[in-house]
Amino acid sequence: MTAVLVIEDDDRIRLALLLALEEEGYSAIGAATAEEGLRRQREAPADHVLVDLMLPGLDGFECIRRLRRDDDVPIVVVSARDDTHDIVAALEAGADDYVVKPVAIKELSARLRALRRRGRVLADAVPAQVFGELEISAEAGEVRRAGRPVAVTRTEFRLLCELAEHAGRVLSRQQLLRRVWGYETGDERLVDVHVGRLRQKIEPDPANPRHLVTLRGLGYKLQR
Amino acid sequence: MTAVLVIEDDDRIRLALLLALEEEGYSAIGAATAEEGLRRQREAPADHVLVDLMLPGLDGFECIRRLRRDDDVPIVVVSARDDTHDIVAALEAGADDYVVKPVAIKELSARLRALRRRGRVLADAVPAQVFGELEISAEAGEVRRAGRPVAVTRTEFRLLCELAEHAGRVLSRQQLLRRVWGYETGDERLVDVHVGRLRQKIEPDPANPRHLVTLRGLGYKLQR
DNA sequence: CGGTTGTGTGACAGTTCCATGACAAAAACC
DNA sequence: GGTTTTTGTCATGGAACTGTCACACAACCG
Repeated sequence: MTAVLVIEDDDRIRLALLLALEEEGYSAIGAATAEEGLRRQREAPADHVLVDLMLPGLDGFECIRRLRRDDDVPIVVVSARDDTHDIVAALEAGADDYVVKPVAIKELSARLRALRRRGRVLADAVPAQVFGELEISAEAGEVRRAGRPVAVTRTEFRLLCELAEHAGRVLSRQQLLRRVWGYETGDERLVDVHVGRLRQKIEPDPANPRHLVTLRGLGYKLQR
Repeated sequence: MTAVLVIEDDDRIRLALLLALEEEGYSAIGAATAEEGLRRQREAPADHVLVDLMLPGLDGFECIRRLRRDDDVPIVVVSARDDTHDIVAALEAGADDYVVKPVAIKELSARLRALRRRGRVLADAVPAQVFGELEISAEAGEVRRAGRPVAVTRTEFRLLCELAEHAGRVLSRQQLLRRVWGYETGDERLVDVHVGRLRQKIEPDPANPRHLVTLRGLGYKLQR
């Protein structure tokens, strides 16, 4: 029997989904918070997970990331918001599909079936991030320039991912220290050094960076 | 009359299954060990085989492989463990379906019917994979390099299958420990050692791996 | 234009990370 | 029941990575 885990904080919606899924022949389990959902999935993995995005405490995106870290289970987001930004963010976090409330149970069921049959369809439709000739694939853990893999260290990779995630926006050295290194405080020159090393690897002409640019007095940003 | 062979070491469960199956109109035969089951199937082939995974002596996975080597009979695993890894491993070994104890006899009967109707649905979803000169035939439980069979141990095989299933993607040592060994926590060096042994067998130049590559700080991945 | 501040970069030492051989325990085999 | 294979643990050496520093250079400012 195919088991489905439903992570949704609204009791009425959760119960309705559970009942409908049971009706469709699934074995459905509910969780009201992300934490509970993660625990259940660890203890008794379901075949599919449905996640709401608006959850108290740990939000849906983080929940998806953590689920994905442990497991390859197909994840379907069920959200009230039909917003492109949300959809992209959810898929990038590792979701496989996205449906908007109110959901037709038959459609949901069909999507689950399709996911089971075809594997991770939509996830493959979210390609690695591309900046000109630069490709960043978190899944493969690699960076490519003009199609060729570039060897990047872990710190450099995290730094690049962080910059890519906020592409086009400046990130200060303080922000980068916090987000990449987890340092609340520290020597900002550290960032310079790693940016420099990264440039050596990903920029055609490291002395005249085109993607990873410096904004004097502000920080760095990654641009297309 | 449709004949079913039940390979299950627990007497009570085996007898209960046999009775229930007879009730459903099947002709049911029991076997308490894998060896006995294999012998019976050779001597008087049944139309379906139910196998428990936890068997004394030859375990369920090996039993499935041997059954599959001789025969195309639909094999259903009946296991107490509802564990993704077991399910995948069983299907890769050549099983066609997987049900978790305690089983509802009606469900089991329906699954047998479905299997008869649709043929080997699930196993077909796990074809042989090819990585350059490397071939992994999950169904045959066999690895070939440049056409020649390579003897890999069970652990090595599972490790390879797990990597192959996520080809191109990095798997952390933690993920591999969980998925291949079922360890929630453990010494990550263990993974290194087995990766090393696997490389000795499948890489032309183990010191410079081309397929099973290390991503320092991240984990391992299998690539084409 | 000189001073000041901010940034790029090479060198280096300390650390982390990984490959591998050796070995004992466990399992499988005969 | 003894032998062989497989598995997991450990120690070691070496390679790769990280963070710090010093200094040179560039950008900005008055």
